[in-house]
Amino acid sequence: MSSEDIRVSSKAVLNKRWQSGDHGLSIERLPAKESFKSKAYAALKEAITNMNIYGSNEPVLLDERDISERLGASRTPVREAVAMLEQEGLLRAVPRRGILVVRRTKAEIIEMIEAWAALESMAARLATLRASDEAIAELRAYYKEFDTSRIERERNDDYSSANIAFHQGLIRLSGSSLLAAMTDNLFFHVRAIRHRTIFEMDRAQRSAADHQEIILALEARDADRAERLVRDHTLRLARHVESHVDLD
Amino acid sequence: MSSEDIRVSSKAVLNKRWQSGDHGLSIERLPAKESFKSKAYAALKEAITNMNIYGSNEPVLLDERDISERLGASRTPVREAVAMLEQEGLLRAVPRRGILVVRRTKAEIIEMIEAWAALESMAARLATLRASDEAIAELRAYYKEFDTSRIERERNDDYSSANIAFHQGLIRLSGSSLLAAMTDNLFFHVRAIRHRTIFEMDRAQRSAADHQEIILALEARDADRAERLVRDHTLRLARHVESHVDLD
DNA sequence: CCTCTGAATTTGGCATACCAAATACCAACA
DNA sequence: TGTTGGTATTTGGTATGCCAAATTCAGAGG
Repeated sequence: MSSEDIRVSSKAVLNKRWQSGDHGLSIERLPAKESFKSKAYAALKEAITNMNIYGSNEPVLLDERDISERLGASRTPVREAVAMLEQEGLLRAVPRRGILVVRRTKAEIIEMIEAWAALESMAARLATLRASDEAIAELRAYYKEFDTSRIERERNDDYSSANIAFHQGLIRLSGSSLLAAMTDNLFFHVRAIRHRTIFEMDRAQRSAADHQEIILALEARDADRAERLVRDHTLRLARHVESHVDLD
Repeated sequence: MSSEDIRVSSKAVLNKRWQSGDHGLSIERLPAKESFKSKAYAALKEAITNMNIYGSNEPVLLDERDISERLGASRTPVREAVAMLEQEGLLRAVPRRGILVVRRTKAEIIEMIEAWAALESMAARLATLRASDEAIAELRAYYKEFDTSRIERERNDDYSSANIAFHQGLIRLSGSSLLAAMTDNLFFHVRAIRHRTIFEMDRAQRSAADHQEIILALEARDADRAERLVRDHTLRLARHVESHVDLD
């Protein structure tokens, strides 16, 4: 089964109908009802999100046939969805045992936060170089609104997600959709722990002054400083998790 | 199809045989001959690796049935493998058209190099804090060997992969397997372009002095400096690609 | 009452079949 | 000759069936 065996199909040369077709008028392929595969993927991912994986210490197992039934689909698309989630690191299909929802070790979580620090600080750097004044102003506005009026009256959960939104907003300023995608993925894993405790820690760690300073650095277009502030903050969170979170 | 529909199977409570079993002695599940799914995955990935995706401008399409035949397996495991590679961003299955090998735009490549810069510079930082003197010495030894004796006599290709190895070695010093995995993945995509030209640029960019400086910073345990050197170097590569590589 | 054995059952992996949608082909007509 | 309409074929998505491995369980033997 060498790679030689796999070649481009004879269809590599496209059909006329697809090659041309530029009349200025661009028509999108219609809705294209999503497949069971993607529905299963979404449903599983949601289920995993809402599940408190770290609630108990028992391994969490899922059953293929069971899921197919609940979804009203056959096993095939479910298995494909599982394969994808496995690739994403959320599941692990262990033969004869079932589909295991992967539990992260504390060390892994810390690595994730460190990677997050790397990506977000780079995003901050790029943002100082690329973001428009307006975009930065928007972030400031958002931060001001949510940091002043909402803090007192809303619950921790809301603050927590608003906090995440701040991070994400900052990352989006970099203009790099890759950085955004990668951090979103990391957030997903980190968030899965203990229903948001991590991000509540983040809140505790990040003073209003921290926010302020970061935005100031952005506005001053001081790349080094913005990068350092973001990195140090997130790395502090990692250290905090290291010493105060109990897992494994 | 709400997420409510998916629950933990009744098997969540494990069998005795699996719950206990901590005798310090850990026995791994034997070889467990790999499935067709993973074989197909490996074969496809290798094929994609060796394929010069950017050689022509024609979309590269693959055919499910064709692949199954060549592999001597049915479509099912192949489709699962494809689903995984799709998740990984290497393929895109477009309905009625075939399996498309994803071509990256120049902008995407640049984003990848920037993300790489973020991760590798963080790795450098962590390495200065955590790597043992011995480990750092090893990197120096490796670098010395390959930079002096091999440069003249070996071909570019070899230098290029040795160069990648240097990066990977540095990243491994951080002790973070996540950083390693993430950068490996980025390397994979970047490497796919034009058969190594990017890394040859990297070579051109990185003078022997660069190597030297980075290792010195590691040895001096100067985190800020190590981080900056690595970051700046890789970002320079990004800028270089931006202005000198022709894609799209 | 515990242990061991092997038969019954369950489970995941794979193959195959089927269907509807989409494409390709072709022939009749302008 | 160029279009057009309709038919044949291909293809991806899904369902289903089969099988071997692994687990469970019950009953025999201690």
